[in-house]
Amino acid sequence: MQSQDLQHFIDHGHQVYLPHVSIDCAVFGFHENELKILLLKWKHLNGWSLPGGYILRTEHADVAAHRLLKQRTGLDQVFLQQYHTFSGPGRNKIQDSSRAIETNYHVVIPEDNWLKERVVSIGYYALVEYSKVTNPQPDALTETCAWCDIHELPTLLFDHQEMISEALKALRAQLIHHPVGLNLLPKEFTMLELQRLYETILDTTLDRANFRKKLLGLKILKKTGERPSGKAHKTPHLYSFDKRQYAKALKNGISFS
Amino acid sequence: MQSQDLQHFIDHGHQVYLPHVSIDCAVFGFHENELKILLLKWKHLNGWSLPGGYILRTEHADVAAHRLLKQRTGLDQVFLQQYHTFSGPGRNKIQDSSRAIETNYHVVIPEDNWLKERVVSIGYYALVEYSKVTNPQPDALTETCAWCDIHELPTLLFDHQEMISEALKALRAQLIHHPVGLNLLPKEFTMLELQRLYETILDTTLDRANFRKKLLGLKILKKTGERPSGKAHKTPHLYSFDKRQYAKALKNGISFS
DNA sequence: TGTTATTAGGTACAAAGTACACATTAATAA
DNA sequence: TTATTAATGTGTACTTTGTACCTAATAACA
Repeated sequence: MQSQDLQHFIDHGHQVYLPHVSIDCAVFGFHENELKILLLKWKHLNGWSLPGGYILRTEHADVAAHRLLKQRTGLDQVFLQQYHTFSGPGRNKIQDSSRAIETNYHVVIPEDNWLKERVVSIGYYALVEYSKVTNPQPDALTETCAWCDIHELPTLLFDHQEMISEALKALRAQLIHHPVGLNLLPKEFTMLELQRLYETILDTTLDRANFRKKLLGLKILKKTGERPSGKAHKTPHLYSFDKRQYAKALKNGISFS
Repeated sequence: MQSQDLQHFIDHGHQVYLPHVSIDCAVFGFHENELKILLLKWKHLNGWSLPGGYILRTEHADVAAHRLLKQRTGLDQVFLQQYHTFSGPGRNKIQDSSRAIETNYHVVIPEDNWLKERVVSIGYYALVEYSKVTNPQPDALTETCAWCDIHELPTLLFDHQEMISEALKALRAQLIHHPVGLNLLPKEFTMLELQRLYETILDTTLDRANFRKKLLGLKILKKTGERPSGKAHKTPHLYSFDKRQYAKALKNGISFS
């Protein structure tokens, strides 16, 4: 962001964006049998945060979330779910982020500026295919946008630790009624990869044979015919989601364990 | 509300309340085997709405919801759950309600007033004991506050029809992990009353014998010893929730059906 | 070519869910 | 007082689902 753009954002942003309301997104990916989350490292603040931003005055929050995600990941059609709105009066994002702006851009934000007022933040979580997000982009106030292992989170700013915990809870609850593999895995995958995804999200271990039976019983998977080579001793089958059956099953209601 | 108070609210409300954010509550009760919801009939607007209001600038949204509920129902310790935030840019509550204020109180609200701007609304649902809400109170803009049968809803203003649908969905989902009888029924109740509650919320019929077994299997009910008289042929036992066991079971996770 | 690691599939048992029958009991009627 | 009735309380047989673990098949590897 140019310095003059920033000044305009500070002075007139409240005319374009809805003040007092923001969005934060927990973007999940799955890589090497681990659940990852997309985080931003702030300039001049010692910590990381979830990607987020403001809602345009004429914009639905869902649309804003998609727009923000596109800016970070480049992706368009992302599985996105609102899960909770964080409304603590002590949310100090504003103070801290204002301070970061001032430090970075050598501007002073007036005390009565819209950026210094309290915000309520609508929390979304997103599920994306890890391999499609090769070069996540930081925003004006952050220097790095990167995947972090969910078990090795860095210091988090604001109330974003709680946001991630709640997003994980929501994801786990969702998993029961919604097979999330479609959104987190590449088009083709082995049964074991799908099982590892479930195990990672649910933070447990599952019986291989029974997992297989249950998932195939849902009738939402189909064999691709192809089999990967070079790794396992017996080459596993590759599966993909049968989108028709998947949509049909979702309507009738799916239940996993 | 006095006319001068109102003028103050219009002119200075934005200093006390957080603009652009509101709260709406779907308050559920259970009476005569029917699920009821608390609605407000507006003055000079042809329709009803959910109870709602604004958040104080220093107040958590959950606290605001409790405060607003107390004003309507008189109740203090209400089971309250945030379920969704409604953020459509076309939400016309503000325009309509401003018009209602102007019509009722013969004041004019300036175009740039905070009350005429878009709001994002945090949706809560509440579960209350019907018999404890004997005299629900309308607010300044409404003439009646009353229980309405969930199957016989009147014309609803704004996007409150959608809000109710979503609240019902959330309540149904909640019922699986959270026996809501504690919040919706009086202290003592028969097994059949509890069953009717479940049937009403889930909109289905359940086998009497199996429902009984399942609920008793949860170990969260206890017989009171007393039995009501005068109605049934064989007098049913009265049950109440064993709050200790209830809390314990909640921790370990409850699953219904 | 046999060994081994891994996947594919099967089976036997346990637990939970479902349908329905029967026993019990208090109000009601004869 | 006694039989009837309508509701509640309880049991049982059956079905479905879940769980543990075993065997067969197969591709990589020594």
